[in-house]
Amino acid sequence: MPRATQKAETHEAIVQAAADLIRIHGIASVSVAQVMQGAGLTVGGFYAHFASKSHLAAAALRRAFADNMNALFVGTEGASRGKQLDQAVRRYLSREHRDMVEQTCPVPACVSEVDPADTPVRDALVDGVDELVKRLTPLFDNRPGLTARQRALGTAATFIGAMALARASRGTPWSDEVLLAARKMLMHIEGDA
Amino acid sequence: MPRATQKAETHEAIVQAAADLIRIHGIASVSVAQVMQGAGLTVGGFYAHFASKSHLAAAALRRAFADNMNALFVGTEGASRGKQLDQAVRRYLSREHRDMVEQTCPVPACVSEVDPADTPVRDALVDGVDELVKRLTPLFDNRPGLTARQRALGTAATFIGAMALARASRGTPWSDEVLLAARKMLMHIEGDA
DNA sequence: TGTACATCAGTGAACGCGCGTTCACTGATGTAC
DNA sequence: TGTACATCAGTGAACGCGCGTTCACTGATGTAC
Repeated sequence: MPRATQKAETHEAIVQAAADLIRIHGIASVSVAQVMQGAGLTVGGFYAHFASKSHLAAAALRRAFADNMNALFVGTEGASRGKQLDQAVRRYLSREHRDMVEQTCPVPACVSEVDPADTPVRDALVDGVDELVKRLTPLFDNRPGLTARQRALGTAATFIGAMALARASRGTPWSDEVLLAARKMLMHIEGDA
Repeated sequence: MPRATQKAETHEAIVQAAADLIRIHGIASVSVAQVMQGAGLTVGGFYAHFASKSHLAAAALRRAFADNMNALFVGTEGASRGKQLDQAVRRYLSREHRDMVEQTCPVPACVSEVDPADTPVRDALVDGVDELVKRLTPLFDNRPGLTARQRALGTAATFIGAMALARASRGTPWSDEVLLAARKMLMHIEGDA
């Protein structure tokens, strides 16, 4: 394998390892050394691939979003808009998604940690959530005084808040309760489109 | 002042300083030394008041919740349920609340950081959010297949998700947009009760 | 009331540790002739 | 084709730093007689 290709593959392995760790533990509590170990490498080589931990975090977030978006909408392409929305809500706000370690949405694990002054990370987060919003928007109709995009934004916010709360409260009955309530509230909103 | 009273006052000052810092920066990125400095003391004395940083975090969270709950509902006691709910939504999801440094809700700043294995902190978080839910519940009616409490839980999740996202995306237009959308979505839900 | 001693809230320096980052080095890959 | 040299991805040890926590100490407060 040519050297450049090898390096590009290593780069991808680092991003993937970081994405997998960040989804679960967030950004701050995952160390560069842990990421490199996850990629089967040693710490020293890291700075030949990224200028800083923060640069890696931005790349890892984008990767994590891409993984998750696929998992959220896969297999529902043919279905009606209502069915697609139903599926997305059910999947995002499921106990499985709360307890999953792969392909999870990275936002609940890192929203509180993202420093808006760190613009590459901030922008990766905004772009990722906005991509989710763009996928949800066509599943809603406009209503008087409430656009489809606004409904999608509100839904995404509910997704993230409920999942972050459910993760933080794991081990208490409250954790299941908030997931169920958010699901019911959103499905009630969907109601007639 | 008797010694015990003095110590109790110092204790309260530490809790308050921690609450004020945690609301803004979260738990992990606020150091014990910073908290003690905020209370006008030096680090060394800390462990005469708390067994660990984690114990302080639990106490500070409870304090922060109490402050915020008052600010959220103050001055609306006489109003109709609809008006009270409207005010709570408007206040929680306002730009002012996003940019405030005092009396803010501590949850958006720390949800992602709370480790459910650290049960004192987890329970402080759950109790605090549940207190908010309990205050919101009587402002809703039951609906077929959706209890008032479930509507309150869903609303709280939307509050927290939208605010955490708005804080993380500060400095982009997206930040205002998500607040506005969440507000509109929730008010639309309120609709007829 | 006045003196001698005990208590203990708070100080300030030190500890061990894990972190992000740096750097001299290695050894396999690629190039020149 | 074979040999000598250059490149450079990855190694492994070290760095300075801030963290949570510990501890010997201080000096004002409280108690005993």
